[in-house]
Amino acid sequence: MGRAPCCEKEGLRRGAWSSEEDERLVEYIRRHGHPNWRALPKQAGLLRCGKSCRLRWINYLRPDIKRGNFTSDEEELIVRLHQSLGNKWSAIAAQLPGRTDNEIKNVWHTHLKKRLDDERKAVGGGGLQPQTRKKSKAKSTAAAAERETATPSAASPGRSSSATSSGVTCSTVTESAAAVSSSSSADQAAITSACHGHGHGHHHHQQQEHPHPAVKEESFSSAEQPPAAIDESFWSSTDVAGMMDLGDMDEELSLAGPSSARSEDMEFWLKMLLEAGDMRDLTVL
DNA sequence: AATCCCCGCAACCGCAGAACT
DNA sequence: TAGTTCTGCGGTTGCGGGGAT
Repeated sequence: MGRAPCCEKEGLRRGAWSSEEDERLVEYIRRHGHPNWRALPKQAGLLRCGKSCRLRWINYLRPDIKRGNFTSDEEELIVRLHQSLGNKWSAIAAQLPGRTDNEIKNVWHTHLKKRLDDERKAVGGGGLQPQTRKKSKAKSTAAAAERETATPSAASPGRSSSATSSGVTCSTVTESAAAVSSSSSADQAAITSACHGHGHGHHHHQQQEHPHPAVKEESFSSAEQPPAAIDESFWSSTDVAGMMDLGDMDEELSLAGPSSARSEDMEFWLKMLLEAGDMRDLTVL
C-alpha cells in the first residue's frame, strides 16, 4: 500500500538541532506530552518533521536518558543480549534503562563488534593478525586506551567522544575484552551490577547534561556532576530543572504514555528476573 | 604547521507493522 | 475488511574532532 511521506519536506529544517529547537520541543512535551508526533512540530512551532522530533526526544532530550560512556557491565550485557537477540536494538535497549537503541547500536558498531571480531581472530588464527585498519590505527587505539585510563576527565572541549574522553567508571574497548567469555557466575554478577547501577542511579542523573550541539557535553561518569560549562542557560531558561523534579516527572511521563521511566524500570526488573536463567545459558553458546 | 585519515555520534531514510477509520 | 495513517525500528550516512603522518 502506498505510503505518504513522513512530512512535507518543503521548508523543514534538517540536520543538527539548535538549542532553541530543543527548548521548544522539551517545553512542548513537558506541557502536552506527545500524543501525536506528526502534529507536534506544527503545534510546537518547530520546522521539523514529527519523525525528527521524536528521534530527538527519544535519543537526546528525554529526561530519563542516561548519558556518558557505557560501563563495562553495560557493554558486557549488550554483548550477551546481542548474542541472544541479534540486532534487536530496541529489545536490547529495554534491558538497559536510560540507554537508547540508537546509542547501543552506535556502541555496538563502533566498539563491541570490532572487539568481538578481534577476539574471534585471536581465537581462530592466533598470534599476529593483519590489522584491518591502517597500521597507524593500532597505535592510535593503544594510545586512546591509554588516554582513557590515564586522563579520565581530561576530555577535550567540543563534541563528546567515548573513545577519546572516557570517564572514570567507563570501560574501554580493550578493558573488558577478556570479560566477554566469562563464567556463568560472572554473568550473574555482571548483570546484577548492571541492574544495580540502573536501579539506583538513572533517575537521579537525568539532568546531568543537556547535550546540545552548540555546547557539547564532556564525557563523565554517571556518578559525576556535569561540567559547569554545560548549557546552564538552557536549563534555567526552560524550567527544565523543574521538570526534572521526580514528582513532576512522573506526572509528565505518565502523560507521555506507557513508556514511562517507572514502568520501564518495573519491566526491566521483571525481565531481568525472568531471564536470569536464560542469561546463564547464553554463556554456553 | 599542514594535511590526511579514522572514529564516534547524531540524524536521516525507508520499511514493517500496529492503530485507526 | 480494506485502506490509510502513524509509530517504531534497524540500517546507513554525514559531520566534526582529534590523532597520525
